[in-house]
Amino acid sequence: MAVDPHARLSRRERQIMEIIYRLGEATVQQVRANIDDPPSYSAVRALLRVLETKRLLRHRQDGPRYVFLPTVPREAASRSALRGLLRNFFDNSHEELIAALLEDSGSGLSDEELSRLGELIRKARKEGR
Amino acid sequence: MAVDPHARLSRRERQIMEIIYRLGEATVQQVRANIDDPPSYSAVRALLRVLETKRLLRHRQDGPRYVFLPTVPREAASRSALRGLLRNFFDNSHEELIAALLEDSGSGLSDEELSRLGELIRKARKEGR
DNA sequence: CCCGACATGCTAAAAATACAGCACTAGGGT
DNA sequence: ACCCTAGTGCTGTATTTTTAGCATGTCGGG
Repeated sequence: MAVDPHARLSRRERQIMEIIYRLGEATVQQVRANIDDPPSYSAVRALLRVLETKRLLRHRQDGPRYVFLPTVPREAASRSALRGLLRNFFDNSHEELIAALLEDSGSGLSDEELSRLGELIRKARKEGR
Repeated sequence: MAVDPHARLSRRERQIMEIIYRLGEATVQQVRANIDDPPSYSAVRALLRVLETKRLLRHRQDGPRYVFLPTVPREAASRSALRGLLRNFFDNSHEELIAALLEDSGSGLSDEELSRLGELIRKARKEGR
């Protein structure tokens, strides 16, 4: 199995990747705006360049500037992050993780959302059997 | 809000913290065994010492050796990690995350587990209203 | 047409990190 | 009692990361 590419990243690199995943895509300025007590513009740019040579980011041109985006799409990356979390904190038990999420959120989930989730579970059970 | 302490960690430090959270607690040797292509024994120990001065780990003595454990209990740390994931990859939507988990697992969850989860959801709805 | 604002590429240096080696101590087995 | 194993603390150094600065290019407004 290939090693999680995220695991190899330095602190700043990781921070930047997280920002970009959060935003979907971002310009240098946007990245910089999302770091508190941010380093200089060129420092950020240097990091982005490194991430690009590592093939974690690519960029497209938008008028005069670059917009950086992940090479690995958000969904795949999230899956991978989820696996990590599961492994490190939940003994690989999906159930425990979901349970934690339901508890933690309590107020966060509307009745409506809960109802949709119930539906999902019914579906999963159906397919499973 | 205090900054996530994990965010400040170097690559190795983070790796080690993950290992220790996964195992619950660990000796130097155990940590080392969980790193592939691991650095020397003393290197690992040095990192552990740093993490201890940063108050992320503490140790207890077990016979002749130290056993390192997190100062922040696993559950609190997992919550915090979960929040991060939610924020970066799921637009803070608990629902989406749970949905992803249900899909991804498909085969992973037994009918029994699904049933327990259904129960949890019913409970959450009850409390919510 | 020229200037200013804002972008990029690159490079060198400062700062932080990661590492291995050495000196020393305690415990167990022969 | 002695040695061998397995632990710890500390320190100096190599490597990696992080950063800023400088040279350069482009676009739009006056």
